[in-house]
Amino acid sequence: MESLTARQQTILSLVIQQYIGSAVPVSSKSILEAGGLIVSSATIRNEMAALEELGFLTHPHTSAGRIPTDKGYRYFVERLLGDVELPLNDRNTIRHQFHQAKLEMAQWMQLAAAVLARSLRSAALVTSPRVEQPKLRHIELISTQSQLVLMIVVFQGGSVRQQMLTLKEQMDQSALSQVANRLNNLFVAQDVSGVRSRTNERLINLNDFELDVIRLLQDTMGSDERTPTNEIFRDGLTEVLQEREFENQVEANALVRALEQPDFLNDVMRARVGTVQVVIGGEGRWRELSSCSMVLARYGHEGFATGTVGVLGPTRMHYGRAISTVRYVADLMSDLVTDLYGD
Amino acid sequence: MESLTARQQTILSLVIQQYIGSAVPVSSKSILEAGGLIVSSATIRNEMAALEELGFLTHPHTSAGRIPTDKGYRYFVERLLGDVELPLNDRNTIRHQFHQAKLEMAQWMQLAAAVLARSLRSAALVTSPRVEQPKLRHIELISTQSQLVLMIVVFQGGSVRQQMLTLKEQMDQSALSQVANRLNNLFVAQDVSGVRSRTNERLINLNDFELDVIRLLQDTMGSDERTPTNEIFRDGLTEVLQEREFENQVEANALVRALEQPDFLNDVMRARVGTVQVVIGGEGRWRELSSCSMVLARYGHEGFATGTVGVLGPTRMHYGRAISTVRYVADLMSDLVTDLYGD
DNA sequence: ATTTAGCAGTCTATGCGGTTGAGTGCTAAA
DNA sequence: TTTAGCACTCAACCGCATAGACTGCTAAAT
Repeated sequence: MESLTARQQTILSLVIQQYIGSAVPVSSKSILEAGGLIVSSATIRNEMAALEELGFLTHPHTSAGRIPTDKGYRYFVERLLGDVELPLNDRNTIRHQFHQAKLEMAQWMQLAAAVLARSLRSAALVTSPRVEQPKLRHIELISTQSQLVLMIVVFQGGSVRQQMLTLKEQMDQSALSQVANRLNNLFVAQDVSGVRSRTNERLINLNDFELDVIRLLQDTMGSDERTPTNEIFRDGLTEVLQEREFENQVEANALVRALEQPDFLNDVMRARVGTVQVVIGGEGRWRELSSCSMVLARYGHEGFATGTVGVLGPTRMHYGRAISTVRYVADLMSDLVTDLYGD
Repeated sequence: MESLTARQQTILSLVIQQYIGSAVPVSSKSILEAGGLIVSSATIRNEMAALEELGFLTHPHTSAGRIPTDKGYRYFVERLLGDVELPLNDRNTIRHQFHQAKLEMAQWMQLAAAVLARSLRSAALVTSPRVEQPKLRHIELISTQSQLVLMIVVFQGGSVRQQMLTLKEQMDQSALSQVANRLNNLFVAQDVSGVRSRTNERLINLNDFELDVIRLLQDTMGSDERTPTNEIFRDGLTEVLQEREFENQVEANALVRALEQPDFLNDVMRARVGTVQVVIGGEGRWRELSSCSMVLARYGHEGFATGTVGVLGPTRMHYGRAISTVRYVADLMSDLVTDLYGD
């Protein structure tokens, strides 16, 4: 990336800060009045023209003020922002909300989304921690109707999946419990490959129904859809829809659609645990999100169980606050994962 | 409600149908051209004036066509619509989607929401079946970190809750399993009152930690929040935001807010299983939803486990299709509840 | 008593021209 | 290199006129 003079950096910074605050194109005069520079508005105009030439600023029309481009925001975030730490005050507020009660993971995630949404007035997304190699904790078979069995699988860490399967011939609950016991003895603390190898070792001892259950168990443990769709928590759509850029119905729809189908998150997500990723203007690749930015972080433990927290707002976002808040919430969530899943 | 002449009913019907289709105030001329009536536009104008006088139609301004009032819609739904059954074609399409795979309840609900949203181009809401008197199926205690224990509670029917609790003194996993076993023996198949009475009977035999677990168990079984917030499934916000009435940002925000905080559903919901409830224009009581209608049904088994399915759209909604589709999906969901929870 | 043709009246939507004002870009001087 | 000054541009706003879509009413026809 090109290097800018100190004065250009100052001006870019001021333009971005003012634009973030007001959503109105920034004029040379308003930069002048912001203080900080002891030059005339004409000089500032010249510098702005240079910054535009370099691609950091743009113009909605000839006689309007300047607006940052995505490139401008990126330069700002990477070079001018520095390492912002969340003020102690905010840290306390957030930690306080998290320490109010012992909850279920799902509720922790909902809370994280709510905290981010309120705190940053953006849309927040939180995905549940996805365990890389889930290990079986407990399996249970429950007879419901004559021919139907509900299989409940508890993984280490407490995530739970349930599936139905159909019986070929009637079995009563005690028979099912026996099967469940047997499978528990065989497979507890195994991951999917462990289940597979142990099944093969003892193939002869297993009857048809048990094999059915094992197959379903393997599907459940191995499927990419370990995290059901609903395990994405959202909040703050209302807040973010208030923003200027979403008065335009087309933009608003793009945003809503992005939040309804957040599959793209997997494509976007590049952050490792402990880092924060900033995606500006859909990074050119997600056209619908061209006027949005995302601040994302991964939480949990790399190679073991990780999830994503993040916020989605207009490119005109308060990046400093957002980055530090998202990082802080991600750290809190990581601690929770440690608590819940062991270390 | 006042009785209308046959011709007035025809005109009201035509106005509503046209308005539902076009979102444009309906003129006497366009009613004429719709055929069905062999009178002049002047006569239709007279009748429309009468219908306005009676409160079934209104006027955005003097020289505009007519728009149905909430009262008009209500009359239409209750008196003119008749009992619409969903065409076999649609029934098959929907059933087909539901029979594609055996899924988890959460995914069934998500699917129901998706089906409703697509089929009716409205926002769909589905709440999970809430069990009236949940009975314990299985309890499990898992040691995670030194002082933290994860309690997993499985209810009959397979719904699962998990909570963390803190140990006062160290316990290893085998000790926890023993406690869990003991509690299972005591409480399996009991509801909350059963747990309470059995606890009192044997109070002397239980140690402090066991009492802590029991207390948490009772909270979990008894709390009104049996259904965590996330157990509400939504879909189709995108679709419904396309509608004319939500071009207005204020209306759109009201809608989004209603969907983000669907607590009001409990106040609104009056339907018994097997019936369909139509709420028009927020029924005067939910001001934010004044330009929305809801079509709601309860599914499951009354007095045992019930949930809600429904759609939210503009008052200008295709009520016939909506009512029959919602009813059909509710019936399918009821069957699923029967399968999952036994009869 | 109803129905209808005809017409005046009403109100929105659209388009046009003029004005205002904020803001730029350029030039020439400091 | 900076700056004062000025011409130029363009969105936003306003007022006005016009077109056209409807209604409501009246008086005649059925």
